Amino acid sequence: MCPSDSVMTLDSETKAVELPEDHAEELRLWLRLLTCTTLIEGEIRGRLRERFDVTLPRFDLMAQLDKAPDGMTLSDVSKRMMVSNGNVTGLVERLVESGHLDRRTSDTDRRVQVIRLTKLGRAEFRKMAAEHETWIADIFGELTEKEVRELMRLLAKTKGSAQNAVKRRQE
Amino acid sequence: MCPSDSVMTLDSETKAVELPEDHAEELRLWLRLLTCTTLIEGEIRGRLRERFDVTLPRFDLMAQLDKAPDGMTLSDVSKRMMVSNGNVTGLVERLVESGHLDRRTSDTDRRVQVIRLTKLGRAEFRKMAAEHETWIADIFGELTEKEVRELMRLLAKTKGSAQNAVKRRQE
DNA sequence: TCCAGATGTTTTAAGTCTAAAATGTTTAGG
DNA sequence: CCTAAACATTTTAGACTTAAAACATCTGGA
Repeated sequence: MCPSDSVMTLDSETKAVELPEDHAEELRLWLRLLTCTTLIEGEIRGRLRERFDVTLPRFDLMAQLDKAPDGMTLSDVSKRMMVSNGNVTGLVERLVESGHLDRRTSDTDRRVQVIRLTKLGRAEFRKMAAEHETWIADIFGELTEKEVRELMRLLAKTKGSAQNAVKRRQE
Repeated sequence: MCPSDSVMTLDSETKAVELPEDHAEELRLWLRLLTCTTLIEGEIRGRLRERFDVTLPRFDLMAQLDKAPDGMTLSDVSKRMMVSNGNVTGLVERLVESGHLDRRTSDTDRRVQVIRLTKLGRAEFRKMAAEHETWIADIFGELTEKEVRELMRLLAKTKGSAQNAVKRRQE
């Protein structure tokens, strides 16, 4: 409820010592969140490899581009995927090499590279995405509709809370 | 509610065609889960590097060992961290090199390597862990106690659902 | 005892990822 | 126009990661 109420707070006049507060619950929550994601990610990674011989990062990149018919800049992709710029460079290189992506320098800004799916890339992605969606449905299959909605709400709030924490650290 | 109700099901006598069911909600849920984890992981990684010049995988490995005073085998660590065996080998190598870990071959089974924290490793980990806990509290700070509990419950159910999906695929 | 499978670890090859420095390009202010 | 700052991308060095193969050891029957 009160984000600024940290253990490190030293603003009290009466107490300058740090109070050893208990945040074990939040820690457990974080570990559980991480476990869920790792578990699901591993399962999806394995199925993508087995079924389509494609890696998860490649699939994720193609998923971003599928939503952008006019293409995206490398920076856009980097921000959306929440990975470093240098990472995208290499990923794109390999996907251009395999014929799934088309890369060109922007007409209006020679710094900018615009990438988009080729016909082949789009066709292959669509096939993978259809199956991928059924995997996800399978993985989350034991949750009721109501639970899915509630989880969505709580994760949205978690995301907001985390984003604010990031902003606070960046002053 | 019904895990076996997949798009790929072909057991109906009257319809052999695949029904294009809508699993967009589950897909959005998965993406949100992934976003939350990536966001928080990145923040923790950055703070660990800035504050202690340590990587997240190293911290995670030390966290496992801190809970096992008598040490763990590499396999145990690998299972707990949900990473490949080969990955652990390299991580341990570097942490032994830096004096944080002690590695010895088991007396009873010469295949087995038992690792544990050194005095230095334990001392450094404890310092990091204390601060780490406050970061987590900060990041999840906008959630109420009730929301934390509810999220714990829903993620536990999600984990179970995902584990069952994994088992089903492995026959 | 012997040995076929199981188990624990390491190695290998390739890919992913990051932070930081380097490079090239644009833009604004003077 | 010039140039400093901002911006987009690539490069670099190193760490992490995986799957699969290789290696080492153990175990439980025949």
